[in-house]
Amino acid sequence: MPTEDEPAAERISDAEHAVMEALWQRSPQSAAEVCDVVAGARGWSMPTVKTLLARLVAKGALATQPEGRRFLYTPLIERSAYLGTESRRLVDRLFGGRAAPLFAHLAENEQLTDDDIAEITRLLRELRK
Amino acid sequence: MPTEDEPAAERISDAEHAVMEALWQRSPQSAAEVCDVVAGARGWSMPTVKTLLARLVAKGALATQPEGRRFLYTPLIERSAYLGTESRRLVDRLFGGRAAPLFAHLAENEQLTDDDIAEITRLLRELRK
DNA sequence: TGGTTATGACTACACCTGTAGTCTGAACGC
DNA sequence: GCGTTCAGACTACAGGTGTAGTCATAACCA
Repeated sequence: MPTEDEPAAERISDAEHAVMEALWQRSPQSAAEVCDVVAGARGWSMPTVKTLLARLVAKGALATQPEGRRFLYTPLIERSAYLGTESRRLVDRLFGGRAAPLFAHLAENEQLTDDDIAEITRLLRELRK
Repeated sequence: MPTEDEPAAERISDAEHAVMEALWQRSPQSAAEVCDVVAGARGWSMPTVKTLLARLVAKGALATQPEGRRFLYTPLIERSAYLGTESRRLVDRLFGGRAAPLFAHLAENEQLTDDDIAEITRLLRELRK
């Protein structure tokens, strides 16, 4: 396959992730808008959010597009890709790279409704086909 | 309930986790023994492992017991508890606290053998009972 | 046209983490 | 008894992260 130069997924930190989440929800957004969303929820000041945005841009996780006097921010990496690398990280670190033990752990320790269970069971059945 | 003063699960870092893993495998062990196990695998020097051990003791994750001139280290927190908090963290951060979406994500994106699937399905069926 | 304001850029700083070096003291061999 | 050695304690230090303050500038309003 041709060397993909996908956004280089440069480790997104916890706080940064909150910002990404806001932009995955809706994008593009200005810094002020993102601020409205996350600053309240996490008790951050505007400068903090600005810093996080700047770092995400530096990491190649966000694209900027000038709009009048300010910037609009858009995610460059997809949420699903992020979920993928993060859950993979967990599986690698904690479960020797195999998803099955994590599955087992979750099944035993997390609250699953009957609906959840039915849904997952269905998913698995499809996989086996 | 009486204020439990359980080991205070003070966030174990990545490198520290490698040390814990060695001690979960077998304990108690001396620093030198732990070193033999992890230093090779991760390319760490003896002082590095010593530091990690000291930090883990400071965090209350390891107990020490003097044995002659040196210490023997024993985990104070259980591996399963650690797996629990870590996977919970992931679920909270990435999947809004619900395990089901993580399940779905794993089912769709991770390699599961037919045996894995059968096993998980069985687990789920038991849960539903 | 000049002051005000909003915005991004730059700077700051403490704490955590990964990684390692040095010091000190106790035990062990001769 | 005395030097050697080994273990733990203390120190170090760069890079990342969380959190925020300040500055420069461009746009807008009066």
